[in-house]
Amino acid sequence: MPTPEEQLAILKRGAAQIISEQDLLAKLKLGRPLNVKLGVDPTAPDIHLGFTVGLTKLRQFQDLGHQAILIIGDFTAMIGDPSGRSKTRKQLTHDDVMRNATTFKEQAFKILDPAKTRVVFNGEWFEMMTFDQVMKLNSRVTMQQMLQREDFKKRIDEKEPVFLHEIQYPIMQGWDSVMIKADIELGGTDQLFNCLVGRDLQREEGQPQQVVFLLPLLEGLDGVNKMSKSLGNYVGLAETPEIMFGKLMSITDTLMARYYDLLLCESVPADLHPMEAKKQLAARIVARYHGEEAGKRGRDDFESRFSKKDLSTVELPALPLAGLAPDIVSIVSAAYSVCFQIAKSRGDARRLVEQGSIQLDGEKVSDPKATPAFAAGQVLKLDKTRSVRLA
RNA sequence: GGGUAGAUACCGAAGUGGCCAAACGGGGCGGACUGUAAAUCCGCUGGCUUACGCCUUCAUUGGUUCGAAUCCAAUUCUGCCCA
Repeated sequence: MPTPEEQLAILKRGAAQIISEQDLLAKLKLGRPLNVKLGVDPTAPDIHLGFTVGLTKLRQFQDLGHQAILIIGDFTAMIGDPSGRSKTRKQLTHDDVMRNATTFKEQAFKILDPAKTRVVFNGEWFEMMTFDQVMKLNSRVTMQQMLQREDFKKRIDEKEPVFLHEIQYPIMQGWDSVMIKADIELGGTDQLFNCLVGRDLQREEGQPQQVVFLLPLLEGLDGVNKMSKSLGNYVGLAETPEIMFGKLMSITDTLMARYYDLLLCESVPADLHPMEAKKQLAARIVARYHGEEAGKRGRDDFESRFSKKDLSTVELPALPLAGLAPDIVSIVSAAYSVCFQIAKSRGDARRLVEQGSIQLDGEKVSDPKATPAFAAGQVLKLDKTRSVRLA
């Protein structure tokens, strides 16, 4: 096992903020496995790479011999973390949450070592709490402390409501730390406040205070905003190897360095051409969620599609020609809706044709009036990333 | 409750009777160039149409007018000021 100093050096990589580094080192010097907490709220059934940054760090702790504790916030998810929110979250039912929790666990164990992970649901303790216990807990935090939060302050300034249940959230998250005697809590930078409440409550309970270990929020594919479903700049863990690979290849070199840091905990290999480095990154991430084989497949698919521009061997969605008008605009528009569930107006489709995006078996078709002799087996290229095979 | 300013397409924002499907910027999309990278350049960005053009759209409803995003009235919502 590496020395505490060595461990610190390994762990520090990619961290946004550690409160505090000295405390962390001191804890590492205790020479026992530390309780490392990561709380996740199963609010959505599908998760993306942004969510895996914390898990990756947790895995690192695990590999160094520490105890990973994954808290599934079945109770807290129903409230909804107000962090960084300009609006109240919609409340979920316990059933919704438990359904999501199953997927979460499944995905989490693609990164964590299941044998060395303790999974707990915070409903375990919150469900049992009586009202006077809740009041007691509440009496330890002041309104003023809660209102210091930037997101609440902003909402009050902007005359957006802040509901009382929302200010319970940090208290609950903090209480989780007490219940599991956390030595370290991992979280995104937006979790700072919540994690600090955990320290306060631990002190009140006479426990040693946890180290707060914050990770940056992963930028999305656009390289600017944080990865989020609503911005459409995400890579979903459930996406196919080909899509995942392709999405990862579209990032900039700067962003690639970030992804190496945060998703692989490594530096970009300096001796490789940036494109090769990116292909390796993509293949490894795909492999993590879909297996080694899929990583290779993603790469092969990508290379024949884009490097060799050879679509003949690539698997493509099929577009049945039967019943379609024989002009190119109709076919293109149908291809989008049938094969990709994308609504393209005829105007849009015509624009693509006129602007030279459409290719039939490698030949550009730029006349919207064209009625080529379509035949089954031909490849119709729609845009940079989408093609279909006629059937 | 009183006053006042406003509500325009994905977002920001011009337009204040016809030349408005609506400037400009951002975003998005396509092309060229590439490493499906970045940067750069060009083009597109309500619907239908080969096109002339037609249709729907500037908060909602009704009105004035040959003609309304633009004028009037009512309604809804929002900002600011006063109480």
